Amino acid sequence: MGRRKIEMKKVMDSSSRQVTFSKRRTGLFKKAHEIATLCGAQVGIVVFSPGGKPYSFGHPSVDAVADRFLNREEDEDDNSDDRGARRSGKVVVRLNQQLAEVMKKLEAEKKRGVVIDKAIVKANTKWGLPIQERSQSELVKVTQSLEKLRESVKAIESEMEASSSLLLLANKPVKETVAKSG
Amino acid sequence: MGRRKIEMKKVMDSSSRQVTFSKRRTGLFKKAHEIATLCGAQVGIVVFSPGGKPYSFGHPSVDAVADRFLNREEDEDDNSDDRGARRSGKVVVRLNQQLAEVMKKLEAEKKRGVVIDKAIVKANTKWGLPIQERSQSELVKVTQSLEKLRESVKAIESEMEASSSLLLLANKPVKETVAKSG
DNA sequence: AACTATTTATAAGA
DNA sequence: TTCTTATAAATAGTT
Repeated sequence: MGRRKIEMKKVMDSSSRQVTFSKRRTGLFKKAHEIATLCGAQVGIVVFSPGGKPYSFGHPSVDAVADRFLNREEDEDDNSDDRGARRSGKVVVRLNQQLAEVMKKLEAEKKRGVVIDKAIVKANTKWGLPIQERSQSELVKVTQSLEKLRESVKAIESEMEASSSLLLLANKPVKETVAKSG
Repeated sequence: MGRRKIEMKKVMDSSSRQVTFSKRRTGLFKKAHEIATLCGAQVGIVVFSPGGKPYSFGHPSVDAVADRFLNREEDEDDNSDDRGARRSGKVVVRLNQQLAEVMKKLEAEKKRGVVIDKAIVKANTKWGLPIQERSQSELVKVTQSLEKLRESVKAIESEMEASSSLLLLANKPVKETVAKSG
């Protein structure tokens, strides 16, 4: 759309390619802002310039939109224009489930440890055996570490849920809040 | 751009809002395809219609672009047009590090378990004590579970690195591969 | 979905 | 980069 029609192929001159990129990026983001405003749509755009610099536009934010997209149900009614292999967005949830299983097993192990402890104490009391090990201490450390790990996962998970929640509100008439800097 | 100029505010009639959305989404994706083709730029777009349906455009794919964006260094030279709070994309990497720590502790615990086992065997041999527990078995289960968990994390991590790698190649003259369905 | 009158976006040029 | 302007494109309202 300009002085003359151009071929739709890569602009060879690196300098004018950069100019074209700047102009069109501005236009693309303007269009994105318009569809968001006009239709109350949520939009997330990420563009890497030919030089590798990232630019983004988001309404309400790139992450909010990305999270909603990545965490959506696989069979959800979507109309993706791309067929790139899709990594599941449920990563954190899945990790959390696996972690829960591990902790369950560790709990069982800990209980069993108590039994051993008692047996050891009993042995020590009766025969003064050379078993000074406290089987609990190290296990407790492992358990605590796992609990920390789990907390991390939980925190990330709830963070993701929070941003997803924000998005669900958008279907209600919500004030326009285009997150955009000058 | 049409029969008359329109106000830049939410279209109130739900029906025409849907029409506007469809038209403009087509236009937005076309623009995205053009900047990708013309400038060799990588673009990822996700849009949720007023009805909540997800639409996406990606070059080379939404996930590739999203991964590159989310996993970029925090202090990287970016020109984000949005200021939404940004969740770190290094989630999986961090989880993996924490998991490594846990496994290290568990390894130590396992070794100590061997010592206990020996002591128990010794005790059994000498005095025939009522300690039949094999302290290793359950620990081994826990360790194996953790190893599985770690494999999952590793797999996800390498998957993410793979898509990031793909993107880094883009700075070299790469064949146009617009991931786009009809 | 199509059709146009108009408004916008933008390729060149400065 | 930023501004100007001639044109190509996008699209609002209509059929």
